[in-house]
Amino acid sequence: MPTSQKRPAKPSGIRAPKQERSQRSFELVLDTALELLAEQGFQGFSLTEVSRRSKVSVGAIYTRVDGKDDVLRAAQERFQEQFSADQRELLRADRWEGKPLADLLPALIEGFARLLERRGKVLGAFMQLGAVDETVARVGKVGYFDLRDRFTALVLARRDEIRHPDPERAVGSCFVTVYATLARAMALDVAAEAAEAAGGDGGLSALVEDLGGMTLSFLCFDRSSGS
Amino acid sequence: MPTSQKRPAKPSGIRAPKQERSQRSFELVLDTALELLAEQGFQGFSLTEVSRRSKVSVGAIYTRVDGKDDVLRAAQERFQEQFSADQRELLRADRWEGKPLADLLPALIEGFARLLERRGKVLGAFMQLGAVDETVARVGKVGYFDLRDRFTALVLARRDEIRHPDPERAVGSCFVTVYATLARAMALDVAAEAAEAAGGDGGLSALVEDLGGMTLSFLCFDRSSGS
Amino acid sequence: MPTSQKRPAKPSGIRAPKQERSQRSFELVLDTALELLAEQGFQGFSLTEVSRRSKVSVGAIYTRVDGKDDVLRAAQERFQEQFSADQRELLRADRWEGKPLADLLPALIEGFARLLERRGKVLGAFMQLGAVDETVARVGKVGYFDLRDRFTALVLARRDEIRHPDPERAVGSCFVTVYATLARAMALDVAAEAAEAAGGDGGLSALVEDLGGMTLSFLCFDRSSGS
Amino acid sequence: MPTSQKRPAKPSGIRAPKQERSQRSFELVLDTALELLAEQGFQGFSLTEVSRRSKVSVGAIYTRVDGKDDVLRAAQERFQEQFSADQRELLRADRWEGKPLADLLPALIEGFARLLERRGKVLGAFMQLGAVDETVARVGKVGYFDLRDRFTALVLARRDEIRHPDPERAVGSCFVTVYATLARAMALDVAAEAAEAAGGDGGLSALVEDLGGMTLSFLCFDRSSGS
DNA sequence: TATGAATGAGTATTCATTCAT
DNA sequence: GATGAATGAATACTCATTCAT
Repeated sequence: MPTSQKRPAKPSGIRAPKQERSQRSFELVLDTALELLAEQGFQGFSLTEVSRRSKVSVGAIYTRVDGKDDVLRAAQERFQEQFSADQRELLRADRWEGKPLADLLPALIEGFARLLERRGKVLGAFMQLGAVDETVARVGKVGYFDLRDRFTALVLARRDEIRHPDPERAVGSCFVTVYATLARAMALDVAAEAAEAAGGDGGLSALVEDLGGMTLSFLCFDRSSGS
Repeated sequence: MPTSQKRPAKPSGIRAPKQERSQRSFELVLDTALELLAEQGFQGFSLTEVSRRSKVSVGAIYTRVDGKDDVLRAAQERFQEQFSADQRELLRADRWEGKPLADLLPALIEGFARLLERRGKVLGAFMQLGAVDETVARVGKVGYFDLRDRFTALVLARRDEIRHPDPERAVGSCFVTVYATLARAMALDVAAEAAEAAGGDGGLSALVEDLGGMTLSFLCFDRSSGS
Repeated sequence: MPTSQKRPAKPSGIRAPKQERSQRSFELVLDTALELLAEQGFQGFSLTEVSRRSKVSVGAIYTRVDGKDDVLRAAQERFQEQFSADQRELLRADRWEGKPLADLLPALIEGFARLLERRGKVLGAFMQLGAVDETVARVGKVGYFDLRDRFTALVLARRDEIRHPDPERAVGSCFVTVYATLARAMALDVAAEAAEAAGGDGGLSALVEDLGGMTLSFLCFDRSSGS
Repeated sequence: MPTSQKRPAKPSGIRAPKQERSQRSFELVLDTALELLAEQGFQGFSLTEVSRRSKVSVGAIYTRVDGKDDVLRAAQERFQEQFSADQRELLRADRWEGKPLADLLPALIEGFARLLERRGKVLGAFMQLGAVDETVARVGKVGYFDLRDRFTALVLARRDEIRHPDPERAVGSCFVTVYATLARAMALDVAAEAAEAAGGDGGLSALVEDLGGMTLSFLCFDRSSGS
């Protein structure tokens, strides 16, 4: 089996901002890059195109960054920042104060769905890129773990409602499951998929609902009786 | 809002083999293509490289196929054949004769995990490609729906063990969840992920186990009492 | 000024026929080549295409001929044969027995026009090829001179009607003029040209008529009086 | 009957130069293209070769132009400009003020001969290209009609010397004839042709002279008497 | 510094020619 | 001999990167 030769990690080729205007225009570049990624994936992604859309010259881009891969990495960092902000907002502890698990979990999942709805395409692109680029993979994981930890903390705060013998692990698995399922649903076009499906899976909202049911029953199922 | 311009579907440009040797060498090309895809995703995929690795000349490739995209489609077809064979083997009804849900479900999930372990990287690549290529998307979906239907049939044969009020939908959701979670875990390198993870999620096998638990409890949870 | 590096003349790469069937199939190849040339010019001309259309394998073509250029040369030879036959038919002395110049000349020109109408496209292609290929140029000229000589002989047989002081040269110039004018008109699409022309040149038939008038007046104009 | 599929007309993909140096280097490209065309016709024409000879990189060429066909079109435009300038200079009305037809016509034909001597090869190449490329055909025709109209105007200014009953048409036919004859003579290598010719046609100068005689007699021949 | 034109290596594709069957 | 699949050099075109202005 051939070894996957990932691009080696690179010590942050993104250079300091120095000038005020410069900083702003570079952010514009990154936003354009993300936009392009969302639209076209990696086909169609080129610095020339980013330059054209952002009205920032290639030369200017190269003063901040060491090359195309670096732009992608920088774009990912920016993406993660925005994504993290969304997540922090969603997972703010005070927002869920006093809600029982049976309310919290479905609401969180619903929230994730909305988050991923907006970011799914780009997220999928970076996931794919992460398969080849060490740095992208790491950054992606950091964001992922951070999200997981916040989610876990929030849910484990209702530990008394959980009957699963190993709550930490169980909640972790719930997160993995929910995240993967929603991310996949968003990266693909679930609407279209649902339309084509002969069987009557009610599309996204049904899936969201069932994810709630699944995780809830997993965490609260009374193993002492049954089975 | 910019519309994603997928490559239009193409009526399978793959030409018949005719000669014996020819057939074999083209299969070699496709296998090489799949290998390359697993290693590099799309960034590194080029006919030149496929030609170099497979020791089949570019020209020879072009006698069977209409271009790069077609090679990808043909490779996907080959991939799906192999993948389908694996699936059919795993989901053969007689293999599970008489097993209760509590045995069947974890075993199936374990089986999926093994299947996806081998094919996850390439599967992920094609999923990404499906975002751009109509034909690839369709073929991928056909395979996916086929798998789902077999899984559903097998599980619904234990309908009496299911307490969920809408068994069809519930089983469907279980499939979506299991598949997405495992596929994601495999496309990423879960082993590596587990290693890096600060928290002690026991990695793949724990996840597989929990997926079993989750789906089982979802299907069999007695909603009449509790909640 | 850069020197035109013509392909050097090659000592007739066309190999002997040997077998009966073989001979016939090679003629088919040449006819197909001419057909293709008439349709597409040199863009679109390829041995692969000739092979496909003629149902004669490339390998078989190569047993008769040394390569693509050779096919073109051979095709030209075949073309010239056919063209010559047409010409001989048109210029048969007995056909014009007793006709005065004033009848002969327009009739010949009209005849040329019809000849070139059928062969103009291919003729033009070979003329262009002759600019690069020595052999093609020579063969083309041989046919051209042959035609000129027949024409000249026929017209000079009415020498008593010619008042030009140097009849040989004058008739020669008439031929050059008529041939060039008609060939050009046919290589281009005169019909289309006439349609677009703002001025009212009546198209081909008017031109043919005027060529008659021009040559007649040139040969018969009484230089002793006027001027 | 197979239709000749011309390349469709394209709205002049040639991009503006903007920079001074840029402009010059692109002109160099076009001149190289014309040179190459004169030498090799289309067989030998490739962007790679143009790039090599002109020392301008392929990429640089592509910043000005949309592809190979476009280079050809641009080259033709440049060619027509130069050719038109020559023509205007030759056909300047004031230059021929007061000259009678018997002086004007031979002088113009002589002038055409010199013009075509320099441009014949390339002109022929574009004529051939026009058979395949709509745009090239159109541009070529525009130049041709322009030339014809100037010639016609100049000659018709001596209308009183013309005895032909339909002077417009007659002059038009003279132009067509002269142009076609000279263009063909130049596209072929008349010098070489004359050398090889067994019969003693005195080559180009004799032809030029006779074209003068032919057109003059056609226009001035007194049809009321004779015939 | 910023610009965007220029470079040229890389990629897809075609087609003359060869050669195993 | 005949076949047509395979070869690989040639060609059009793209795009990351450099560099003169």
